This record gives sequence, C-alpha cells and structure tokens, in this order.
Amino acid sequence: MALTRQQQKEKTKTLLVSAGLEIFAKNGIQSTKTLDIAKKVGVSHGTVFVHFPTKKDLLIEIIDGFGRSISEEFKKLSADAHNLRKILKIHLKVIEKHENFYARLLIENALLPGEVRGTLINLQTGIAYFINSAARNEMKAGDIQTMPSHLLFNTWMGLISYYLLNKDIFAGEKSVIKTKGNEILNHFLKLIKL
Amino acid sequence: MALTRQQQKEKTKTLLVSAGLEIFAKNGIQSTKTLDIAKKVGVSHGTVFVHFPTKKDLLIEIIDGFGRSISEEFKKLSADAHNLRKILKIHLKVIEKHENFYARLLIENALLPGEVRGTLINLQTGIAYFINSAARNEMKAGDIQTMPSHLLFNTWMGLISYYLLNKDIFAGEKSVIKTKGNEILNHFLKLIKL
DNA sequence: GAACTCAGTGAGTGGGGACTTAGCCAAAAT
DNA sequence: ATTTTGGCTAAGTCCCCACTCACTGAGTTC
Repeated sequence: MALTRQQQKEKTKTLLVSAGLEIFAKNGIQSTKTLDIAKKVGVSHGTVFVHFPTKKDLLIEIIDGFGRSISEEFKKLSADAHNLRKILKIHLKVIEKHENFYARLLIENALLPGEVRGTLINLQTGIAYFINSAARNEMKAGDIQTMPSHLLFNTWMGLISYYLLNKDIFAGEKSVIKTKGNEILNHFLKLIKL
Repeated sequence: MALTRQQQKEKTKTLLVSAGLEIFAKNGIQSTKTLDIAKKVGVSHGTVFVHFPTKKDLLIEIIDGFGRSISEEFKKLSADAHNLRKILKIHLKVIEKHENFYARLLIENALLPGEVRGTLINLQTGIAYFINSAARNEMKAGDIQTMPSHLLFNTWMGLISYYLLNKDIFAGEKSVIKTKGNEILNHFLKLIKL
C-alpha cells in the first residue's frame, strides 16, 4: 500500500536523521557532506533541503535527538542505582553503547555551532546531578573522601573524555570503554576512597 | 640598509609563522585562511605559497615549532625540580603561558592532519616521563598512593584537558589555568595522597 | 653596467560543497 | 474527473578558498 504524503515525509526525514547519525559516527560531523547523507538514504541531494532549511538545522536535529535519547537511557537505567560504583558503571555502559558518536561529539564539540554545544552541556549536567548526589551520600556515610562534588565530577569526566578523545591510541579500532572501562573505574574509585 | 635576499626570505617566513601562531590561537586553526595570515603580515596572498607549498606544510611548521619550544621550556624549568608538586606546578605554568594556542591544539587535534597529531603526542610523552619519575619516587617514599603511573598521568592530563577544552565555561575570557590551576592542583594532590 | 636570479605580486583558476529552482508525478481536495 | 498540492528530482548557481602563473623590480653575478 502506498503511504500518505505525511507518512512519506516523516519517513524520509527519519531516514535522513538516522543516516546522519551513522555517518557522523563513522566519518566525523564537520567532514560529512549533505550529499553523503542523501546518498546513504538513496534520495536526491535536494531532498535534504526539503526537510531541513540548512545543514545546521539537520545537525541540530541529529545531535539534539542523540542527547535526548542518551540522557533518557541513563536516567532509566540508574533509577534504582544508588551507590556511586553502580552509577558510574551505568554511565560507562551507556557511553559504550554509543561510543563512536559520543567520541565524535567530544572531539568536534567546540567547533560546532553554539546551538548544538548546549546539548552536550545539558547532557553532562544531567548526569552530573546523579553522580553528585550519590557521591555526597557516600561522603556523608564516610565511604569516600570529602571533596567538592564538582571536582569529583570533573575528575571523572576528565578521565573518560581523555580516553575517548584518544581512543585510537588507547584501543585502536576497538571500543575504549570496553577495553579500559574497568581499569578506569577501579582506578577512580580507589582514588576517591577514604 | 637593505636586507640581502636570504635575510629577507627568512624574515618573511618567520613573520608568516608567528602571525599564524597568533591567529590560530585567537580564531582557531582550521578556520584560519591562508589569506588571513598573509594580510596580518602585510604580504600578498601568493607569498604564503612561495614559502610553503601547501597550507598543510605551514601548519606543520607552526605546530612543530610550538611543540618544540614548549617542550624545551618545560625541560629547562623542571631541571632542578624533583618533587611532584613542583613539577605539576611548572607544567601548569608553561601551559598558562601558551594557554590559548594549547587549548586550540587540544580542541582541534583530532581533526588535524596526521603529521601534526604526532607533535602533541610527543609533547605529552616527554612531559609524562618527568611526571612519572617524580611520582614513582614519591610512591617509593610512601608519600603518595601506589598506582600504575600511566593512570596517574592520565588522570592529571584528563583533568587539565577537561578544563582547557571547556575553558570558556570555567573561566569565560580569562585564563582557566590562572583561575582554576591551584584548585585543580591541590585537588589532584589530595586525591593521590596516601 | 649588463645579464641574470629570485622574493614577492595580484589577478586568475579550479574544485568542492551548500543551497536553489523549474518541473514531474502521485496524493489530496473539489 | 478535474484541479490543486507538495514531496522529490536533477541540473544548475554561487561562494569560498587553496593554489597558480606571468610579471615586476630589486638584489646578485660577471
């Protein structure tokens, strides 16, 4: 059966977004051309601009969607996790699942349009909240050292970002999180332990 | 008095390199055009290509020079510093002095031509050596926790990189290292203390 | 001082890639 | 059944920017 116009339109738009997500993860965000995305979907180049007035708008839609979905996933998984180790483990798991795109985002973030940069910040802010509340509980309980929670969070994010940004050095073609995630996690926990 | 041809040539080349360094630090590496650099020096656009066959070659010269000079500076200053705190302090001082360019390099590193990426790696490897030997000494002496030195180094680099990459968030227009350097240093030392 | 060399010029050239547009055809409206 | 609408197409257009080249004029060589 033939699709209605609206269905067709939405389908194409979705295909463009998911093709973009995939190509961005593999080849980089900036260096991906609108034509590449059109080709992958199997539509003409012009079609991209039927759905998105500019490349930037496409970018925003893709990255925002990614941010929303990853944030949701994290919240769902960590709903019943209350100790820090578990939450950090979930954090790693979620990142690992989307490692390629996430790493791309970290790499290119500072060069992306301002509208998009907010996405990564929001994402991290959301995650910081969970990590910090768990951390404060364990500080009170005397399980870990007392320290300002922003420093604890920045140390954790710094470590993870550093490994992701240099993932080719640390893990070649493989997943850094899969390869080094446990080592990083145990090291971090040992550092902050009392 | 008039310069000889050779002097003139060298002078222009040097001017191109230092103008590049300056503009890169302010406006970014990728987004700087060869014409921008020519304008800054006050020569014609074509002159750039008299001295460098391609933009990439200019890039390599600029970034390599930066890497060499910063590495030298670090080695000179840390010649008679044997404890970890002092070495890390020197590391921060050297970065602070070149913060804008250094941050640019971190931001764009992964997107730069492979020939250039080695520079940052070499730089960090050199610095890692100093930090790791000091760290091992203090571990033996029982001043800090025992841990694999690569993890100690990566934690430190992760922290610094994280602050530099997000320097606009942490410090606005100001220097992040000047603003937050001490906080970072003290936090890090407290973490690794026994 | 005549012939030659070469740093520097600036108006091109070429290629890449975002965006436009006239036209097509199938779905929707009448 | 006829007209209108609108998603999609394909062949542009336009702009940007790295790089070229024929030329100039000031050093250099003899």
